[in-house]
Amino acid sequence: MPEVVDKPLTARRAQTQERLMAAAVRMFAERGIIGASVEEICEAAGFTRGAFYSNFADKDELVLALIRKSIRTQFAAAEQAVARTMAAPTKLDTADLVSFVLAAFVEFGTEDRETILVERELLLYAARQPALRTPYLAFVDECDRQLRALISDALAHAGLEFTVPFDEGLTLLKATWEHEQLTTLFGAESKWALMHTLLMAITRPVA
Amino acid sequence: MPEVVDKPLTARRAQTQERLMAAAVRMFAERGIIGASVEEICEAAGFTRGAFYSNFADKDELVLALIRKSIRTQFAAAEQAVARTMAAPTKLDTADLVSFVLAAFVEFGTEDRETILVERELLLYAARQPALRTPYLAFVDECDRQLRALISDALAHAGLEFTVPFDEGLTLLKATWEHEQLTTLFGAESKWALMHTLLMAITRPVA
DNA sequence: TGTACATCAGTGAACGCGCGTTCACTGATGTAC
DNA sequence: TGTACATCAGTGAACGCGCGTTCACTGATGTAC
Repeated sequence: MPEVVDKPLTARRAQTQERLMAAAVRMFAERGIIGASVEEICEAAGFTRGAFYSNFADKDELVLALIRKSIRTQFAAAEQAVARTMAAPTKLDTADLVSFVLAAFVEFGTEDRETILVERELLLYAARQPALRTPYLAFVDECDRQLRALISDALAHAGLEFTVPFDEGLTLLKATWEHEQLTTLFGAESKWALMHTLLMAITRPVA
Repeated sequence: MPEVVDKPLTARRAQTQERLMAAAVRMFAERGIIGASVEEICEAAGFTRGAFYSNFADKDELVLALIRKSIRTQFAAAEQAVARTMAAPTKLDTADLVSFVLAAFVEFGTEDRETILVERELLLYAARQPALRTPYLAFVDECDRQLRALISDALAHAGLEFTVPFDEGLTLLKATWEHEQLTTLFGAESKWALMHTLLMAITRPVA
């Protein structure tokens, strides 16, 4: 995976890369990372293939750039979610408090079909491409760190605590959330009942 | 997706199809469903491409055959798991009972990297190919039905019950299991702590 | 501010390769007498 | 049981298409005086 290193990143090139990446996300969701051809991506972005190879050494480098961009995007989204959550008022009934924590979660994750598909594609792609494992795991770590901070804050703000070790509770929530996301891909709805049940089962008011 | 209907299924043809499907699973795990070429699959199975097109109209039909075969395989595996679970003795300590239920779960699911990858590939592929959605969902339904029976039996046998609605408890277990499977793809271990924590949190001895 | 030149960024034609698909063929398997 | 023939199943060459990648080019952007 050789890199395009020598060319300086002008504003124009940055914009071209942004458009190519945005088009790539669309095509990856539609056809898969392996299935989306460089030509399709370029056409969707309004460029010819030469523009692609002037900006990325190959498809893997574009995927890598996407992962790195996701880290930044996720970081920004999480900061907003934390801020909004901490600014919101809390109520007193336990079930409502649970809903409050869930609301924090919604802020964080996405329900958008395209994003869900691409995140799953990235996972499988990274599991197979050794060169992408490390950056992908860095992305996941960053998400986990942000989620940890968010849920920690939300629980504290709501006056709740886990009845299980914090990190395990966190992972259980995340696993349930991921499962619901996949369900969404096949048209199912009602995302919150299950998360609500789980949270009710593993939280209690702080003594 | 035209089908190869007119040719009768002799024993020889059935064997050829089996070998092609087995090779396809290997290649799908290695390169993805879209990324694995018909030529690679045939070579891995020890045939030329003509043999492939004599048995399947195209790659989609092979995927469909794989899904249908999975349903049968899963059904057989589940029956065995139920039988073994019901034949096993139970102990008295609650934590041990929980372990017993988990053991039933291990019988059911797989930890094999290749299978995990292919199942994930199938999910994404089916989410995009309308023609494969229905058979894929039938496969998932069958798995769910089997799992439901297994956990129901195991809980009863251990003298435990969920503190949450049964189907929700089941889905929480499944979601956690799936999450652990994905973790496995990146080299993580210790699959059981999380499942154990969850089960402890949502079960109690039958009154 | 205007001109002349240099560099840059994307164009689009060209190349070769590998893939999906077809099909005339041949050796293997099955059947009739 | 042996022979003659028919059908079957997989072979492998051939075709055309689309893709990844390269590269000489051109219009756009930037710079020096």
